[in-house]
Amino acid sequence: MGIELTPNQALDIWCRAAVDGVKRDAPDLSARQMALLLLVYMTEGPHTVRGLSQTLNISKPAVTRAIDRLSKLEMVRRKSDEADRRSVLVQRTVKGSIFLREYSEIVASAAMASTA
Amino acid sequence: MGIELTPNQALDIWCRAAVDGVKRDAPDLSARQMALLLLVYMTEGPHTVRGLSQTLNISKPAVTRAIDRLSKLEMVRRKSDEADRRSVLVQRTVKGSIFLREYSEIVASAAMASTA
DNA sequence: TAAAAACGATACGCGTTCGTAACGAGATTG
DNA sequence: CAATCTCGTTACGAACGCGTATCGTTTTTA
Repeated sequence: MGIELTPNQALDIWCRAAVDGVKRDAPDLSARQMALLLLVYMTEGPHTVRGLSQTLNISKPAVTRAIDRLSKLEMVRRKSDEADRRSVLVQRTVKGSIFLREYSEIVASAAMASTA
Repeated sequence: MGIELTPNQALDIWCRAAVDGVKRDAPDLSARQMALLLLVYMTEGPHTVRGLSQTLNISKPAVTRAIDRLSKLEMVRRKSDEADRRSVLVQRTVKGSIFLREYSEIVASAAMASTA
């Protein structure tokens, strides 16, 4: 429905979550990589390189590289599209689910602990 | 005070904010750089390289490089400590304030738009 | 079926970041 | 004073990411 959140509350929560994530030695993902990962997990597929490229407004090679990185971390997986073999479908993995789950709990905890 | 936020709501908001940020062509900061920036703006100073290094649990050169990057973007500024000239104080700037303000509004908007 | 378009990956040159180790400047200690 | 410690930076070689241009494959079009 929508959650009331002042800009300052948002920053306070974000700060706690970001610091906590770095401190825990989580992979140092760039904003692009994180956005791509979240997109794959939080929106309905199928997710193609071209689609992600358009949605994020970045070049296709940038998407390919982000997927390369996230694949090495086993947070997403490539699967060729049987219907159109030119396409590659970006799929979720167990590790990616766990990573985002942990991250979301950090944010939720940060929200609970927020004072601003 | 604390804000009630389920893990799924947190992810939903984060996804909208992250995608929006990338789409707007905001600087592609790494998790470390973002955490350092937020730390400088959201917690009381003075902020030194050593202090930030310990707080984030990363090496001092990594902090120096993050400050290099954020300095080029004019989001933070170095100032030598008059009391101990070995130390460098990391200070806020107008540009940094504006950047975080905009980002926080993206998050707040994402929270309002969230449905999960 | 031949030509054109679409898809994702790769090549390239450049800039950034990494961790470890060493460095110079400044402060502290004996 | 000189030796030592602390602070932040720099040096180094390796890894990664960027955008543009191009490639090979597959699909669509004429």
